[in-house]
This record gives sequence, C-alpha cells and structure tokens, in this order.
Amino acid sequence: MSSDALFAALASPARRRLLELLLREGDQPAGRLAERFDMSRPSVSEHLKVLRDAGLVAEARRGRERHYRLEAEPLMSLRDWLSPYERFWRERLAALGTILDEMPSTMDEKDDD
Amino acid sequence: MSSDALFAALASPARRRLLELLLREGDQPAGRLAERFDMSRPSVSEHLKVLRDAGLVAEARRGRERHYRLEAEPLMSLRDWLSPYERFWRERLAALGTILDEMPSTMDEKDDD
DNA sequence: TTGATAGGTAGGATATTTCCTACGTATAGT
DNA sequence: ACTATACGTAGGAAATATCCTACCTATCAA
Repeated sequence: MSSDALFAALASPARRRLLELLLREGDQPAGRLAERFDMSRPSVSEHLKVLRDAGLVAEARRGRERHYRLEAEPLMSLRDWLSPYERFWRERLAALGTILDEMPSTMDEKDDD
Repeated sequence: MSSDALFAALASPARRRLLELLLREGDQPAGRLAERFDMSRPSVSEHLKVLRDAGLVAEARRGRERHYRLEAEPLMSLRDWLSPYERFWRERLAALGTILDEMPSTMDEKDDD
C-alpha cells in the first residue's frame, strides 16, 4: 500500500544485493545468503526482515532452514511510479532532437565521449 | 555513477514529493516549492541539495531566485536496474498461467479477497 | 545606501538506521 | 535426552538522517 516501505527497503546496498542474489541464483536459505556478506549473520537477518516487511521476499521453512525467495511484485509498483518520469524523459529527448534538426547543417563536427 | 546516492535520495517521501511537484508543475523557484511543505524552508533546501547531488534536479539562478528543474536521466538507470526483476516477474506470471491452464476445468469457483 | 526578499549554510537536538554480541527457539542427528 | 545447527530477537553502541533556529550572502527596489 504505502510505497514508503518499498523505497526505504531499496535504500540499502546490502538489501539490494540480497535481492540480486535471489534473482540470479534463485531461492536460498538465510545462512547461505549471509555467507556472502562481510557483516554478521544476525545483521543480514535483519535486512531480510526489512525486505520481508516490504513484501520483497518471502520465506518458506524447510526443516530448520528458512528459504527465501524473491517477490518481485512490489517492484512493479516502482515501475508504475517511474513511468511518468520516463515519459517526461522521452519528451525531453524528443524536444532535443527537434532542436538539433533545426540547427544549421554546417555544424557537423565529431563528438566524442 | 553510483546508484547508492540515487536510491538514498528516493528514500525520503519529502524528496519524492519534490520530484513529483517538478514533474507535474514544471520548473519552480525553491521558495515556491517550500511553501507546499509542512517543514521549514531550510529543511526543504537541504532536501533539494540531496536531489542535486544525486543529479535528480538542476538549479538555474534567475535574479535572486533559484529555479529548480527535474532531471529525469538518473531515473532511467533505475529503470535499467529494475528490468531484470520485471523479466523475472513476467516469467513467474507466465508460469502461473501454464499451471492454471493445466488445471482441471472443474475447479472454477469464485474467489473473493 | 538601506531595507526587504530569496535562499543557502552552520550547529545542534532528536530520531532512525545499521551494526554488533549475546541469547532464545526450533529442528536434526545420535 | 543431548548436542549441534539454522536462524531469529534483544539490547545497545555508533553512525547517519531529519528537522529545527539562527545566521550569512546576493539581488532587487527605493
């Protein structure tokens, strides 16, 4: 409902890395995820909690392990949030193109970057 | 370059609101933006600084005013960040569709939630 | 030049985040 | 039943974020 939790969850590099690991390597138990981090296991566990609260991951208990899986749905609301900005961006690009089209053609120099 | 500053900038509701104001109402001087907030003008000014540092807004000095405008380009890197998750999301949706297709057709009950 | 306006910066109080080391709970294996 | 493993939670230290009230600078207008 509130996108605040979503944006806040994504603000931490550690949490974005967790999402990326789940995306690229699939579901994993918490411990296996934690191994990859320089930080303590409980800290990773807390980051997982933030992601859980934001609906970005879900856990499934398998024996004494807890397997986490990516839940991408909330990210689709991020895409929705983004889209008017994308429209804005495209309009600016289009306007820039028009300006360039209207420029004297004698201005053809090489541009490198 | 680093997306950390971008995500961090978007983490604050006040800053997202600033972006939205610039998107929907166009360029505005800092003071006019600040009027809309419950917080003090210097606080808004600091939020604008964070947005500036993230490349999300640019200022143009006009007399004693500073007009801010939206710079949507960094948000396009957010879209890029998002896209693999969107692909993931679509694949899950497709998989769900397949499962539903393979279900016995006798299972058509109403579901409410 | 003097005064008013626009808006940034400094310093500080308070809240929040991030990380840690214990510690608790549940499951698996013996 | 006992021990080890997996993993969360508690409590707290330290860093960072958020907000405030001064305060400073630059421009405009008389």
